[in-house]
Amino acid sequence: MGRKRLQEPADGRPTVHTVAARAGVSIASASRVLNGVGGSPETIRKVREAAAEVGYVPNAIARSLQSQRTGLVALAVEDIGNPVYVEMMRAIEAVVASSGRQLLVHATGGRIDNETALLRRLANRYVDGMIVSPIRVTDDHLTALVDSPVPVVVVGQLGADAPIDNVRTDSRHGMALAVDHLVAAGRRRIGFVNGPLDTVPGAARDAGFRAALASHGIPVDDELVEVGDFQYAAGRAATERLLARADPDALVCANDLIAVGALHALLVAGRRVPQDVALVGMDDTELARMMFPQLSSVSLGSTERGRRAAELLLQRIADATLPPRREQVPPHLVVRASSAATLPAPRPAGPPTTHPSSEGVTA
Amino acid sequence: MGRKRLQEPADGRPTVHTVAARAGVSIASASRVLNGVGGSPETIRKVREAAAEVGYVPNAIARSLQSQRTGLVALAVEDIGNPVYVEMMRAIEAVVASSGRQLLVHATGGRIDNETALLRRLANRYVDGMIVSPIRVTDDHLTALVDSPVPVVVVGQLGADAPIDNVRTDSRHGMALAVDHLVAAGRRRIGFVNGPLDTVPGAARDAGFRAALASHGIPVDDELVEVGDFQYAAGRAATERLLARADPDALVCANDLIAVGALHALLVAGRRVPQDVALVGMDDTELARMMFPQLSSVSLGSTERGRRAAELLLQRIADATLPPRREQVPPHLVVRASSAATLPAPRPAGPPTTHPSSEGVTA
DNA sequence: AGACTCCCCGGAAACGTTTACAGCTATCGG
DNA sequence: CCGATAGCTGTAAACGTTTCCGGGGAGTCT
Repeated sequence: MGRKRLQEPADGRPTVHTVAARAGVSIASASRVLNGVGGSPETIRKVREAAAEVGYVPNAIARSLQSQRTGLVALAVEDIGNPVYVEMMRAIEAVVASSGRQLLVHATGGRIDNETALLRRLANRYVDGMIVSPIRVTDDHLTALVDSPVPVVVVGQLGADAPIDNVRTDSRHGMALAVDHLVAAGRRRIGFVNGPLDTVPGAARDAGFRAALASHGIPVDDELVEVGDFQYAAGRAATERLLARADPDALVCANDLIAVGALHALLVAGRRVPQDVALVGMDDTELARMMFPQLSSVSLGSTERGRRAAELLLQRIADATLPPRREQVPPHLVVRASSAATLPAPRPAGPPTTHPSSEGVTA
Repeated sequence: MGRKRLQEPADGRPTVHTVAARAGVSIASASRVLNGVGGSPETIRKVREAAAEVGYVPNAIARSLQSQRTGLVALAVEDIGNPVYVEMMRAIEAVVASSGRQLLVHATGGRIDNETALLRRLANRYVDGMIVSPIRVTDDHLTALVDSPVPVVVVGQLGADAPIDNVRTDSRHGMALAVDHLVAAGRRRIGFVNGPLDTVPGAARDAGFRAALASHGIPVDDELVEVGDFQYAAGRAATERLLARADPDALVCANDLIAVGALHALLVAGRRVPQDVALVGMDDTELARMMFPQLSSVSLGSTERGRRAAELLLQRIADATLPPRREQVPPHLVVRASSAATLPAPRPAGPPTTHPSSEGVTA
């Protein structure tokens, strides 16, 4: 009885050949039974039994090579410690799971080489598609995205001409919402704690902040502007620097992590929030609601963006010939306790009123 | 000239056949050049050129089928919104990256079926190994883990006899550290906000809390014990319930998310922290340092556990015959402002001293 | 000059699966 | 009673890559 090929691989794991041999049928029959298509009752029984006996588990890689799909979708974000990405991920996960696929997340740590490396690696067929949210976009990056072997959807701003599915928001406008709100509340010395200016969101928010102040005829005082990165510690340190040289009556932060850092710095410095300094964050993450006082924040619709990105991706996986699409989710302001008071607010020292932690109202 | 097989797949992507044909060499030579092993200068030039012209990118799935490895490692956690897992992930990522592999994360959402499904799917060769941190462990689960086709390392408690690499901590002992500290500070009405008792950590922490109180001769008052899940909102709600019926002078929380919720509830209820109620969390995540006042927390060494788990996994990938190993990381208490004061603390109302946000001291 | 070594190359097998195709048997309808 | 049909089965090709192996050419040493 000449077996035609090795049936037991070196690592001892059974293959479909093992099962077929044990069941006394061909590998075709075995495969069919294992996939639940066809097979006589007798064959089905024998194959099932054999498979159970040897503990057969199919090799997904081999299956994927044949079927040209893996059932996996990846999400690449810069920093998974930022709750905004967690929220986005949850939304994506929901959509992806409903299509019977599984979502994998990769944190690039903002290292651009890492991100392109990921693209070149994962995208080379390990996944059926991927969603990436880059905060810096280089040309290298762009070409890697454009000729990715698998469908890619970008969450965030991209050059206008890039032929890539893209879900964006308008954080410039988001900054305007925050500034308008603070100005309406009587604030004039409005500070700004931003992330790095060489990032896409950093640049957009800087531009938005300046434009918004200008629209109210308020000159920009660069003493009131600080830059760190998009993390808690940087936000706190930047705010400390800012407070050491200026005296804002309001602070806008480029994201919620920075805003939490700013809140800490303000409280440590003995400022009351919102009485002395009103505070507005951005992204409207769970973190904003966790703080005391709860933080006002500009929602950039991260859940909505995630959902839409996932839908775009699934559509493109289904039909690669679709033209590149671009969707936009509008920002909106959620006002909470950290910016609720109007100046002047001559309340005496002490903790704020019993329930300043209202769930917030949408502006 | 009869080509022996289809060279341009339906989706138009070039394969090594395309490149070889265009360069006028065999696929063997093409493959060698592309992998940087062997090849005459002339061949190398021709193949490189051809590859560049057609935009060849290798199919990782096919490569993996041949090489029996993917260069990917997965981490499965329950809730990636919990910063403790983010910290663990970072540690794992560092180790994994240093081995030239890439880390993928999957959030199971605590749905047990999801987790076993993931195991059965990912583990079927899509990844070279995986680290999982289950919070509930069923028999089903256990068998899925035991006969996973790829190496698995578990972070967390497991049945003593399970032959699986395993990195654990001792959260029972961690609870003792917290309680000892509070008792030493003069607290006696110590409350406890826990996660679900049907989870492994929930059960361990409950046992630890009760044992620790007993060791001080303090009877457990069930009015002072509440259960929610391991999230912020649940922690806040549970604390509200607890405060409505009891008057603790200290609160221990089963993790930092719960502690943050508890802090919010306490402040909303007008309690001063730590003067009226001392607060201790668990996991010592970044979140604890973000709060005002900063939270004391029992560190369970999540970074260390992550690092060790990754090392165990890499070792096992390298040598599958190693005996199952079990490592333990001891907990330690980090005291910060939220529990720094000793009772009685007759300080007048108002914000705490200027800098209660020290970086904490290890007990 | 002949033998030996070294390098390069191409053919073909292999990784483990799915599936098109063709052959076979049994059943059914006319 | 015979041809068509349906259902099952096995052979083999295919997915795209790496790698073993044998052949051949050039260079070197004796």
